[in-house]
Amino acid sequence: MTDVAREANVSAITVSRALRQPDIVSPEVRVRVKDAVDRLGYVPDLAARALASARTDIIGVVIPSVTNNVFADVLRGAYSAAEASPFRLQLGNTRYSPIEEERLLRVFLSQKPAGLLVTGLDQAAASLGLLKTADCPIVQIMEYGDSPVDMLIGLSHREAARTATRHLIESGYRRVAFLGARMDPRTQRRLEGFRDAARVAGLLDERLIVTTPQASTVGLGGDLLGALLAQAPDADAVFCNNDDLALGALFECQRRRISVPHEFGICGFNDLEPAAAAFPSITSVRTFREAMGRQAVEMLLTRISGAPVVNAKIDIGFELIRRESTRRFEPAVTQESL
Amino acid sequence: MTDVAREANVSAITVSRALRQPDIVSPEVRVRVKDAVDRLGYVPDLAARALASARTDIIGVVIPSVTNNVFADVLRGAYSAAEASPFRLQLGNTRYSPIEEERLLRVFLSQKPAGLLVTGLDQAAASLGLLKTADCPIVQIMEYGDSPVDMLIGLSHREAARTATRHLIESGYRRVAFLGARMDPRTQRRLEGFRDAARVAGLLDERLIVTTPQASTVGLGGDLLGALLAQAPDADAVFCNNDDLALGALFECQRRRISVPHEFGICGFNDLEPAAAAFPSITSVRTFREAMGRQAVEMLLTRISGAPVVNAKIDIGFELIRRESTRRFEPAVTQESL
DNA sequence: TTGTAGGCGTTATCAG
DNA sequence: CTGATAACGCCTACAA
Repeated sequence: MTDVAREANVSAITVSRALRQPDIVSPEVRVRVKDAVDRLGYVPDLAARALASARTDIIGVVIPSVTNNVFADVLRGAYSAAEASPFRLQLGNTRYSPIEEERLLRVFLSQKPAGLLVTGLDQAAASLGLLKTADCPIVQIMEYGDSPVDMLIGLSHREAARTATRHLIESGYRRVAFLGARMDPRTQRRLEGFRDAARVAGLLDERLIVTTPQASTVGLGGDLLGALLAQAPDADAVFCNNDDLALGALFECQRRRISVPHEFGICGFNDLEPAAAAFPSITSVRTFREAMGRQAVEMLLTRISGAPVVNAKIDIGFELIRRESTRRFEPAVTQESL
Repeated sequence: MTDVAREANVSAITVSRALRQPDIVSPEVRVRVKDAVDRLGYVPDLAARALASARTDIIGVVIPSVTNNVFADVLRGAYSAAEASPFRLQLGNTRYSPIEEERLLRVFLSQKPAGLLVTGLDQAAASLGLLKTADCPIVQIMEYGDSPVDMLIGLSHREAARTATRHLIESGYRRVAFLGARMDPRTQRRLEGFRDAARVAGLLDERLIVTTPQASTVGLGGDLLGALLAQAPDADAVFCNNDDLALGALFECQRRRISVPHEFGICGFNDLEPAAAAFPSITSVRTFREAMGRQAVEMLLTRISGAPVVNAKIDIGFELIRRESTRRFEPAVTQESL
């Protein structure tokens, strides 16, 4: 930077200012500095900047999985919001482990991040403590609930699951089952929502609930459907904890010559792209993942800039997308009509 | 750190050493320092460390997409290799834009990264220049080719596509088509491989090639199949540039009552999880994405540690996974037999 | 609008 | 094995 300053005939601090806040230096100097920077190929040292200013341009992002499409979408939104800013995202992958989450938070915090984006509301006590003492804005995403550490944007998975289950029941299915994998906090809440709706309709039967701690895959959806039909052969619909399971359940139905939706209804969760493209297309609960990621980062940026965030607790909602896989009575284009 | 030093009755530099290279301080001092660190809740300042040591613990990762499952797998491998080390990954998403790639490289380079992991061999001249002058180890991933900037791990997409296409031809299909989306460099090479194999068999017909610059989705696979059948109704098989397109093509066949594999063969690429779970299961070319990510980071770590990398140019290969969707003549369990 | 002085927390260097 | 000293490159605070 000293070299640039010499080349541009100004002091180092002026170079610094010309780079960070071009408005406050004279246009003439601004140009001279810019030229010198280009000529010398100067690149600012971010470590020095961070040390001197006691802050960084890093926003830490803590998610449980990088391969899960749901979080990939969240990331896309987060990156798109961050790209327009001078802030960079740093990813941490907890692989659904509270211990790993705590370790990651420590790593992030030791960098004095400008902000933090963390997944869910169910941090372990130690992690919660770290978050509460962190002196940067924090957004929790994915879930909507009562006591966020700081800011919050998400949805009620319980309510969403209630809506989906109710839809299956209203579509005429009577032995409505639940398939769940991983059983992370959000899955647990969806199971609660399922139970709520089934109980209200007088259709709750614990034998219709099949879960596993394994990670969701399409193949697993088929396996779980198999397990369900083994223990409850009269099941006539499933609410799947996510679209991967739903797709797997659909394939398994095809394999077993079970007609969807006439003999068997299938509802997924998240409304990933393949749900709409499948045959028959799969009913699902749409969640706004990219928007969540984007808005979460925007909330952070607003707070970082010093402005207050008007709505720091956002219920982003969900939307039931009705498709062929739950049209029990309508003459939909399905296996049946092949 | 000064506080820790006082608490432990040693000098600051000893604390520094006790933390970074515990072996070179006396066991007694090591314990005293550790206690003091715990007692005071000391957390090292990474910015200061980076400034003083002129290096960082950051490995920059440049990929074209975060939502593409292929790169999600690469990331998983990269993270798993990095987690065992003191190095952290920093992600950059080019969204398939060379300009964005160059910008990202500049950002990374200004942090003096410990290493760089970049996707592909087709960087723009400006980016290539940046990479060549970077003073850190670099691994290019995904493709195998001749002149890597530094290290390389990948596969020949052209050869993989040749193998897949040949498989379709050998399975008895005669009007074998190609569906491609995005048309990034790797897709282009797969198209070349397709042309190679079709030409050798005397079956090349440009009307059997349907491509689009749009990003791949399952739904798009159905659209492309529709476009193909409109312009070449006698097509009897497709090699799809990836499994999303293949899945979409399969659904579209079901929708149109085209029997897979008897009337129509489908082969995908990458062997993502749903390919195996689909009904009929989809033949695909397996690529070793997680291994690529993991090994790439391991190569970087080796070089960072100062050791030489014995094999700095790795062809990780591929594997054709034959499944039901290309069993033209065998009595497979398919729509047909429903 | 620009410049001066000083220090951010750590590590390299060299000495003991 | 341990310690004193001097940077690392930039920014904050204050002054002109």
